[in-house]
Amino acid sequence: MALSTKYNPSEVEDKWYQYWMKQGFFHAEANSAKEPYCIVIPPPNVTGVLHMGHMLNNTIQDVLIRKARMEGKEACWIPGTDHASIATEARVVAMLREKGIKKSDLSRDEFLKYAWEWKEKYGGIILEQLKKLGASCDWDRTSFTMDPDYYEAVIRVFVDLYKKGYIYRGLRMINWDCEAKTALSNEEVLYKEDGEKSILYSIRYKIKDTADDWMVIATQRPETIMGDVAIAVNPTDERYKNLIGKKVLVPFINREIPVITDDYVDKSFGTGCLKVTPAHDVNDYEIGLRHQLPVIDTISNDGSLNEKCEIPKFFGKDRFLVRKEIVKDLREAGHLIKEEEFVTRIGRSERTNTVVEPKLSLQWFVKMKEISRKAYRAVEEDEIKLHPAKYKNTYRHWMENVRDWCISRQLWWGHRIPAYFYGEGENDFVVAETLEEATKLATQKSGKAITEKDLRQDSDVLDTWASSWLWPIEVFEGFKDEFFDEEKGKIIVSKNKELAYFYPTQVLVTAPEILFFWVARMIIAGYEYMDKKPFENVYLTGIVRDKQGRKMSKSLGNSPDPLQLISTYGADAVRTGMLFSSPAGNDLLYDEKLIEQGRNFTNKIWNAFRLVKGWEVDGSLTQPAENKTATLWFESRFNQSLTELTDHFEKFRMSDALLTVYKLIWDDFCAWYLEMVKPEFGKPIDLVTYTKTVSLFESLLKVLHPFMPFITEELWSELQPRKEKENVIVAPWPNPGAVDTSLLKEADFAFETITQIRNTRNSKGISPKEPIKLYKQETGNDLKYFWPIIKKLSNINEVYTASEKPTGVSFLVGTVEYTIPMEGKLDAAKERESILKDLEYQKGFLASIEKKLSNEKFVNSAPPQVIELERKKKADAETKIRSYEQALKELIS
RNA sequence: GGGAGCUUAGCUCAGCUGGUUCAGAGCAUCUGCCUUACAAGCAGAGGGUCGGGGGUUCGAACCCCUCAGCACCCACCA
Repeated sequence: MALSTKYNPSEVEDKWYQYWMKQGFFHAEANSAKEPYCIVIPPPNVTGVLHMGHMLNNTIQDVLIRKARMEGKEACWIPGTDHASIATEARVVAMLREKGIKKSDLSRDEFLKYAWEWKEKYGGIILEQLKKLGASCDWDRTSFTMDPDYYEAVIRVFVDLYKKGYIYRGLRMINWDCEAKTALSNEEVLYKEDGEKSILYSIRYKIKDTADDWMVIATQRPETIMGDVAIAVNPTDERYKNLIGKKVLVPFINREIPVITDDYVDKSFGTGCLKVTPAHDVNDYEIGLRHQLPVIDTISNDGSLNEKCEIPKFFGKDRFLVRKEIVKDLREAGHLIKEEEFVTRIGRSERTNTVVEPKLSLQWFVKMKEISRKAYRAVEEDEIKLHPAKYKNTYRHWMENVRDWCISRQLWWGHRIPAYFYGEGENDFVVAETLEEATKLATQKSGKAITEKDLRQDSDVLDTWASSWLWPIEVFEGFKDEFFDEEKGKIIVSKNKELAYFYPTQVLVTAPEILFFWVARMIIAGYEYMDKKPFENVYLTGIVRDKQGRKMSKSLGNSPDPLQLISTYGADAVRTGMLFSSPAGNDLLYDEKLIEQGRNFTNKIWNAFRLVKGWEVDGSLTQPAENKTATLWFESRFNQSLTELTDHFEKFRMSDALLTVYKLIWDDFCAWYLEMVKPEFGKPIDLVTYTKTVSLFESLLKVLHPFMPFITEELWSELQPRKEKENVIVAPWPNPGAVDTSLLKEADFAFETITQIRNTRNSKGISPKEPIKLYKQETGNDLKYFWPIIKKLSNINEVYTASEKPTGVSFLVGTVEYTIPMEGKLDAAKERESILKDLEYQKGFLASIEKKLSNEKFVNSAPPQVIELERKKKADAETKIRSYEQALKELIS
C-alpha cells in the first residue's frame, strides 16, 4: 500500500495512547532495583480547562518523564487537581445564580452538596485533556486536594502547627472582598497598570476651641472620616508645628481627635495632613499601632456603613453610595475645600473585581519566620536548584522579608478550620482533629462539662495553598495515622515505602508567579514534616504570551484552543511548537507558525521513513565504501549530538535540546546521510547499509520520543517487526559512543566542497542534473574517505588530472583549490572582479594578523595556543593569496 | 520608593572563567528548482559598530563606570 506523502497524526494518536495505558507503561511502583524519577504535577484547578500555559508546562514534564523512563528509571509522574477554593466557589456561586439560587439562601451543607455535584460533573476535564497531549501520567495515582485522606492531612497539619505554636489567631488588616465576603491574600488583589481615576477631596476639620480655624486634609475616601482617630503631620513640617497636640473635630459628628506627628506622612502630598483611619487603611492601622490609637470600624463585611459611623442615615448603605452623599453634605456645609481628579492605584479582587476594602479582622495566621529558615537555606546553598538560577535572588528577597501567612478564607468550599468555640471570649476555643477530641480539650480548658452540642466549629476554610503545600507528601498519603508521629509532628518516612522511595522528587515544573505561594511553601512543609526537601530542581517556565507580547487571557480572546490545535496539527506538532521558543524562565511569544514548524517536522520524519521503507534490499550486494563512510560518519555525528543533548537536558535547556534533535534529524540525517546512501532510482540497496540505516533511524526515534511520542511510536512499530511490549516508549535511551573527530572534520570539509560546487552550479545556471567534470588540486588535500561522496552529491562524473587544469570558476575550500570548467560560458570580467574582492579581503586579513604578531606585548602576554593559532591563520591567508593571484594570472592568459 | 534583571540579524533567542567552537542558531526574507521520500519540500544566498558613550587590557558582546530604553518582583501616597 502506498503511503501518503503527508503524516496524519489523528489516525495514530488515540491508538497509541490507549495502547500505552493498557500496557501499564505509565504506572510506577516503589522499586528498589531501579532509580526513582518522580515529578508531581502542579495540580490544575479542578474546574479548569486546558490553556496554553498548561500545554507548555505539561509538555516539559512529559519530556522529562519520558526520557527518564527510557533511561531505565522508575519514572513516576503524579497527576491530580486542586480544589481551588476561591475559584471553584465563585464558579459554583455563579452557576447557582443562573439557576436563580442565592448562596445566602442555602445552608453550608446544601451549598457543599451543589459544589460536589459540580465537581463530579466538570471536575477533572482538564486531566482528560492532558491525555490528548500525550501526558504519560500515572493515572492510578491521581490525587485531589479534597480527597478524604488529603482532607484529613490538611486538618492534621493545621492541628500540628497549632500545637507547635506556629498558628495563631490575630487581628490583622486584611484585604476584604465585600462581594465574596472573604479575606483575600495580597496576591489576590490586582491593581490596574495605569491606576484608576479617582477624586482627591480636601476637607476641613475645625480646630477645637477656635472660632474659625481649620485644618485641611486630603482624602479619596470621605466616607471613612467617621472612623478617623487622629490627624497626622510630618514632624518636620513647619506649617503645622503649632498645631501638634491640639484637637480637631471630625465634621458632622464633632468627635475630638488629636493632631499627631508621624514620619510616614509625606509633606508634599495633598495638604501634608493625613487623616488617620486605622480600621480602613493599612498604613493608618500601622500609625494607629505606633500611637496607641483606638480603632473605629465603621464598615461592615458587606461594604455598608454601620452604626459606629454615628450618622443614622448612612446605616446599612454601601460605602460608595455614602461617599456620594457625604460629599454632597460636606459641600453644603462648606467643609469641602477642593476636589481634584487624580490617578491612584485601587486594589480589586482577582475573583469578583470589586474594590478591595482594607479591613481589620480576626484571622488565622502561620508564623513564617522560624518555620521557613531551612527552606531559605536550602535554595541559598543550592540544595534545591532553581532553573534559571536568577530566581534565586527573587526567592531570597522574599524569604528574607517573609510575612506571616493568613490562611483563613471566609468560604465554604475547602478544608474547614478545625477550631471549635465553646464560649464568647476571644480565646474560648480549642483546635482538634475531631469533634470528640475537641470536646475533651474544651472541657479541660474551660473547666466546665462541654458537650459536642456546645461547640461551634469555625466557619472559615483554609487558603488553598494551605493544602497544596503538602502535595509532594500527601500524594503518597504521607500524613496517614500509621506514618505520622503525633508527638514529634513528623512523618516516619521509613514506614511509608513510597515516600521513602520517591521522595524527594526530581523536578518541579511550574510558573514563576507561584514561586512563593506554592514552591516556597512546599519546601517549608517538606523540611517541617520530612526533614527533607521536596524536590531537587525547580524548573520555572515563562508565561505564554501572544505575538505582541500580551498575556493570554479570555477577555482579550488571544488564547487559542489547545485541543483545536492538537486536532489540526497533531499533539507532537503542538508539543514541539511550544518548546521551540521557550528557554527556561523566558516568556514564550506564541505564534501558530511554531506549531506549523512542528507539524512540518513530523512530516519530514514521516517522509524519511517512507524513503527507507520503500527501498528494495538486495542481500547479494556488497556494501559500497562510501556507504560505510556514511554510516560511520553519522554514528559519530549522532554520538556528538547525544553528548550535546545530554548537556542541554542537564541544564534544563529544553528548547536547545529539541533543536539539537531537530537539526540532527533534518540536517544530518535527512539532508546528508540519506542522500549519501540513497541508491540510484530503481536500484536496490545493500543489506548492510539498509540494516544500519534502520538501526540509526531507531536511535533517532529514541532521542526524539520524549518530544514527539506519537509519531515515534508509530514509526518504531512500522520500521521492523516488534515483539510484545517492544515499544519506543520503553526502549533504552542510547549511550553516547565514540566520536571520530577526524572523520567529522573531513565530513565538514567535504560538505563545504559540495556546497561550493552547488553554489557555483546555482550561480552559473548549471542544473544539478547535469553531470560535470571537476578539477581538484592534488596537494594539501587530505580527503581519505569522502571523495566518492562529494562526487555523488554534487553529480561529478569525471575528474581532471593534475596536469590538465581547465579554465573556469575556481574556489577554495580551506586552502585547496577546485575548478569547474566553463567552456566559454565564463564572464572573465565578472570572475576577475570576484577574485579581486576575495583577494582584497585576504590581504586585509593578513595585514591585521601581521600587525597583531608584530605587537611585542601580544606575543609576550598571550598564551602560546593563541599565538600558534594566529601563525596558522597567517600561513593560511598567505596560501590563499597565492592561490587567488595564480587564478587571476590564469584568467588573463 | 526597595530589590533583581534585560538590551546581540527583520523576529525569538544562544553565546560558560576576556583570545578558535566569536560574531552564532531557528524562524522569516531573497534567488533558483514541480530532481524519482518530502513544495508542509530541495539547493543556495544576503543580513548585525553585540543599546549609546567612556574606561581597564596586548586583546572586550563578555570586566568596570556612565547615560538611555525595556520589563519583572516587592512595598505603596492619604
